[in-house]
Amino acid sequence: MSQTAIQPTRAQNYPEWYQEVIKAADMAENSPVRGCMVIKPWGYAIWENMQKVLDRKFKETGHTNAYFPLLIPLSFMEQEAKHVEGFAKECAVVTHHRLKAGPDGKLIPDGKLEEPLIIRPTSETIIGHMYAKWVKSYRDLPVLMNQWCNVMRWEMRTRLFLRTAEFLWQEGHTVHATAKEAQEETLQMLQVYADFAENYMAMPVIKGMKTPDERFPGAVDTYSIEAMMQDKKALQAGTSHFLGQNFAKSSGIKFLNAEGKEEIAWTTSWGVSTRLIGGLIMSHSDDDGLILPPKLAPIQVVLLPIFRNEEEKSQVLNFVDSLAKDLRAQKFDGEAISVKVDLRDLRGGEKAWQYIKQGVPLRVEIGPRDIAKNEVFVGRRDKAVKDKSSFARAAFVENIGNILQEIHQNIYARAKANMKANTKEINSLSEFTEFFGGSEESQAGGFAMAHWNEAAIGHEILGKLKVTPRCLPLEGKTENGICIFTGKPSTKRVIFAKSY
RNA sequence: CGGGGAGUAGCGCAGUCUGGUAGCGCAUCUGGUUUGGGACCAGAGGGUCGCAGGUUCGAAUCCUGUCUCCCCGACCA
Repeated sequence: MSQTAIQPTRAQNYPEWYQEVIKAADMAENSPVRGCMVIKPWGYAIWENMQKVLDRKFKETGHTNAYFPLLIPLSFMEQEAKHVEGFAKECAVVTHHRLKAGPDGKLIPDGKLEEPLIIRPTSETIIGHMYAKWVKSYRDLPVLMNQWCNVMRWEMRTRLFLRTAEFLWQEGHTVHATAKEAQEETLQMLQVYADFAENYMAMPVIKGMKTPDERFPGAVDTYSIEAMMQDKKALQAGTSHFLGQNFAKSSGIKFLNAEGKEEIAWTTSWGVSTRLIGGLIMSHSDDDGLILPPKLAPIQVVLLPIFRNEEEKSQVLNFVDSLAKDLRAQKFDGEAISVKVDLRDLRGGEKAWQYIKQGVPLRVEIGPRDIAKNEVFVGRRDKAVKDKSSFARAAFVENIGNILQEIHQNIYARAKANMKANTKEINSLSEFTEFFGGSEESQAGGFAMAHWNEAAIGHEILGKLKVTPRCLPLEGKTENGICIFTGKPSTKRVIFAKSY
């Protein structure tokens, strides 16, 4: 078949292509509940791999896991004014605790709650409440906790992985004695996210500080990692917030310092979610489906035995079994190689295409011909479907880690090249408008790096073009310039983009 | 929440205008022939037509309500 496995292609209809990739890879699908997805085993296995790596990194940086309730008293949300403003519109509310049969036999809510509960959209308030009890002395600090959980935000428009009403994430919440220490924590975790994105997801990111209008509700500073998808739109892939004393004040997190004086603590919070999977899909995948970075692939190598009769079958299976064993004894990124042997009674082409669509990094076809030469026939997911090559068995086993690493570097380089090619310094408003496709016609454009002054917040051209400031890159150089929107002085360029 | 579109077998759709008791392709299962890039032939199974009311002798089809999904806006840690 000369057609691509995914229809439509990226060029034809990017959003639809995205949905089809997920469907073809059997990662997730919509559920009967509005905006809530079912994450299927292949998608969930990717999430588990992400969790494993991130969890290790959190622990290496001194954090421990805990768990706080799904439901939060409504009054808790009222404590921080900006927080209320930011989340009130998207809260699911629990008002009853019982069901009873109505006259028509249908169940109706009964037992109205004294105080309604909300389903957590994020847990600052309830964690803050507990921290206030736990923190009494400077000796109790810092508090460094994380929780893996689900949260719910009643979004208007949802898309699998990128924006769902319920999503899985981790939220780190820390308390510190000084602003400096809290700021360092905020930046440390941003760096953890950036490392994860680049070294595990093979997704290049830009670390930066959010402009005030894009800050987390209630934060003093919000930092994010921003990635460019293949359609040149930006994806906010992780955030880390310096909350100052805002939440500590509203939750009453206070401590006695070494001099016996009461001080208000400094807090941070940081999170990444299943949105990362959306980012992973849109960073690497092609018109034949998902392409997984080797370090996160649930299966790194699939062995596809080929045989025609019983005699060949036992010969091939013997070879395949011992090859699988040898491969599993090899390590990549400190872990045993994940190998699957597909013995299903299906045609070879059909099997191969399934793994292509699921993004498995390496497919190894093994038939009598290969065995005769003591070779394996290997297809790499980062290369064209038909671009396959033979390896001597021993050389393949020995080099498996290198090959996987090469795939990682290859897809990283591709994504990086895409970002580089579509990032441009912009120095005037007309140039900016043109970059983003002029007036009506929507065009992703890419990352526009332009001088910007806070006074430009809410500028009409941004709304019209559907472009938002993504961040002030931390690594961006300081230079004197003029805000292209207001003509006021600026010292740094902001990245602007259309975003998910 | 506003505008538009759609819900009929696991998936994709026809049938709805003009009411008469449900069909096609793919997938599935069985048998056979096949097998190094998405096989072919023959047969079989599978649907209270999103849900709830109403009109009618009779509703997938007409009317009302409701839920969900998609697109465009608004909104979007």
